Amino acid sequence: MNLKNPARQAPITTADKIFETMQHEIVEGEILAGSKISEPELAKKYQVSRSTLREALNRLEKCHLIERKANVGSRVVECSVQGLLEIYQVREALEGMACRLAAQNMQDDEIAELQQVLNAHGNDQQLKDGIAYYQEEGDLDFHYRVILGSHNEQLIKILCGELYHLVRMYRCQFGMNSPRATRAYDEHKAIMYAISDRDGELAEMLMRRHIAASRKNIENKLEKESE
Amino acid sequence: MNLKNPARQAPITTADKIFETMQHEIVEGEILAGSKISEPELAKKYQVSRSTLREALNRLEKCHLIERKANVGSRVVECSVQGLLEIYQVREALEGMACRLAAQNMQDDEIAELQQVLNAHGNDQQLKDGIAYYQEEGDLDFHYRVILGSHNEQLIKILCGELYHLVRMYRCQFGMNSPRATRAYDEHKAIMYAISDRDGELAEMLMRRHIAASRKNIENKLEKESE
DNA sequence: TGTCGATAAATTGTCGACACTTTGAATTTA
DNA sequence: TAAATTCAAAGTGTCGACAATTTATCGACA
Repeated sequence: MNLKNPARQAPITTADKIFETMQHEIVEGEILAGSKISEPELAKKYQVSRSTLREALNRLEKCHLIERKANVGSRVVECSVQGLLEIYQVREALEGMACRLAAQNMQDDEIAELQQVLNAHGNDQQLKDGIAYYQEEGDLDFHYRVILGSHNEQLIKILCGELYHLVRMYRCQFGMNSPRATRAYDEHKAIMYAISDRDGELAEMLMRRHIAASRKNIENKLEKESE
Repeated sequence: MNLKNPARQAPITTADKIFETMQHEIVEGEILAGSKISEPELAKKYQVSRSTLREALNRLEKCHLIERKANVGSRVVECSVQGLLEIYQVREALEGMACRLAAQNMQDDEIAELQQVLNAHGNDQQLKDGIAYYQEEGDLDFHYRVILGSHNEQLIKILCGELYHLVRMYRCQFGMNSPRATRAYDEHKAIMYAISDRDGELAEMLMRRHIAASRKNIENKLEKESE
């Protein structure tokens, strides 16, 4: 993951480390979606006290990866088609706005960097079809930079901090690594042009269509699989 | 507060109660914005252990009312004009989408209830100018019902659970109880018609303009005050 | 006088133990 | 047999104490 978030600091406390470990395991599906979380069991597994584990659970809840009920306990969230639809609708709204703001607020050098990211991605064209990983990295990196370009701290916090890993979880567990490779790349370019033209209205619309198309693509794939 | 959120349960644990108490005090400004939070001090004040207090702090952080740094501690968030702008941009995006989805997904009886809420609000017309409280209640209630009408759990969680009290905090601390009373009421009606016409596109646009207008109104007021 | 460094005080992070609630199985009762 | 009740086991919530880190205080030195 090359996405350096300037806002986020390296893990300091042991609770931070447990949080990152569990986050990874949930996203990748090593801890199964929908499964119950036993505090004593996991505390023993990671060799920490329950207090520390609970601190980690609180952060997992903050990024919507687990849900807690009083006096009952925690469960990993389920991955449903409905849930996928819902989170893409939220992304469409928020990243659309982020893109509009990016067109208003990005510095010229930030836009230059965004362009470089796309170029580097374009040069990997030959790799793209074979190795899906780079495609996903490139996609995430692009979206990430646009969000940061909004210069809206609240928006950045919600998208990069609280929703980002849930999106990754859906990508992992529904096995969609390289959706619409060349098409998505061209859409990214169109968005970049709109931003560098400072056309916020168009930038927002293009980003919304881009995310909506990505969602429909996934839904189609899931329908096929279920036939 | 008459807004019954079917999703939210009554406070069960003592941490729940401390959370609600502190939430209220932060929103109302009894605990000052930007102030440092001392865990030992507050634990003594509320007569609970630090573990319980920290549990409450975690929930306050979830709804963006405090911010924590590792090994340093917690601070209540600041209320800046920039912050106000940012949160209204987020609202514009999310509530706009919620409104579009509400036009798609609300049941007929839900729409009927929404209409009743507006009618009841209209009958309080005579109270409106004098007693700002009802206006605010009515405004919040309307927005609340539209959000619930989206039937998007993720959206509801973010808007009603995580952002709602921060919005209230800004309203309280910048002292804007009854903004644009009659104008806002008419805008609500227009939104309601768009929803009952099942015109999602228009409903979204009207809600976005409604929130943007509310933001501009506040900004104008703040500018005047600073003169 | 002002800056730097060391020590002391205060604060946060982590731990293990106990209290309370929920869950499920065994027993009783209709 | 099925439903309700009781009781035990497991799990979560809360507590006070200790460890690690940060912050404040004081003195040495340029």
